[in-house]
Amino acid sequence: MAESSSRHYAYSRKQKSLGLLCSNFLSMYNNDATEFIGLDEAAVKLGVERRRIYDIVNVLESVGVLTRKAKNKYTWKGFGAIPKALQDLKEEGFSSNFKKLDANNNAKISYEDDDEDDEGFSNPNTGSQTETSRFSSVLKSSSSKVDNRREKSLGLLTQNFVKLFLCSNVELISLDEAARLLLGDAHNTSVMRTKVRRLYDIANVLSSMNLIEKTHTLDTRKPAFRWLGLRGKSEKGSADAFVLNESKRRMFGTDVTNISFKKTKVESSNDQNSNRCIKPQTHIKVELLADRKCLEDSKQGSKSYQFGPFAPMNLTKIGNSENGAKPVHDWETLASTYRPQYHNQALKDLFSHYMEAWKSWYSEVAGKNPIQQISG
DNA sequence: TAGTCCCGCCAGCGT
DNA sequence: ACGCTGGCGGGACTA
Repeated sequence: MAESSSRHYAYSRKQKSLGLLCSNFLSMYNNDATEFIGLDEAAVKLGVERRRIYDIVNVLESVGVLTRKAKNKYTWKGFGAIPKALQDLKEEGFSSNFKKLDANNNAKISYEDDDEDDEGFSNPNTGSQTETSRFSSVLKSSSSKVDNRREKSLGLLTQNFVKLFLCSNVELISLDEAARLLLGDAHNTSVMRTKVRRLYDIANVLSSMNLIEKTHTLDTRKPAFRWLGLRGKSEKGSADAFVLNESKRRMFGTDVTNISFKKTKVESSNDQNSNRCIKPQTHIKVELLADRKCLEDSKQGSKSYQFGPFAPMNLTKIGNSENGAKPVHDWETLASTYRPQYHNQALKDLFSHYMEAWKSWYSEVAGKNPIQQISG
């Protein structure tokens, strides 16, 4: 990292990567003392051009970590602002019918009111209610020059990329898939290439925040990204996410859907957390709840993030901890929120698997019928 | 005019 | 080789 010696090393791309730069940026500012961030100052401290700081800051801003206050000046919000920003993005995505991600078949995103498989693609950019975002107000039918430029901004692209995960439950997505989705019909190779190029930048920043992780698709081994969301945001980094994935794999094997599960290697010695032997079902639960939960707790910071009753063992539970295995009380919401989002059979199947697994586990452990219990 | 950042060339890197 | 990544900086655009 900080190679303090002035010795002249061979040029290394890795040492100058945006992801690394972002990590450094975050470790520099992610503390309680930070209130404002000056771009120039950041650039100097990190030893890079200001242009590169823009790249980072635009992505961070789009997920709420900071806000532009004045030129050259940003207000630090911290990771605690992420849940709210994601919540807004998710709502925004749903309310504007940002939907229909079908990573198996020909994926498309549509804003139409009807829910058929038309290829009609309108602008992926949506209005935002978020105050945290400067990327708001690019309306569907925007055509002004300003909007045109904003439409292509890194921040907006980031938000739309994130929505791909938040609004669809697709677990893995490659960048060119994402680009295709975000571009709709309008992809000639050049536009695609440019879009993918931007997505690389975004993915690097989001990765260094542990919001996503790079992995590969099972079938093609094509590079792809997985949404970790706030699961990866515990103090222990992404170990929790690993546990979740591993649990799912053990539970369902790798064939449940061809777009989901990574063959997780059982872990390296320095990751004892993820080696813990935990009832897999426990984590299935977390998986299902995590997104909803973290979004519901919009005001919570990452540190005070509340998992549901089935929090991973290596997470300290905050709040309502009285009796561990309380049933999820929002079953109906959960079901109705998730179910309609599945636009292909694989995802529907996956949903059923989850539900069945959970129900049987629950009735085994608690001796109750979860459905009755919950809706009662 | 300074600040911002889109764009895409082209080279490092992994296979 | 070759395709995937992504550093880099020109220049367009904005405030």
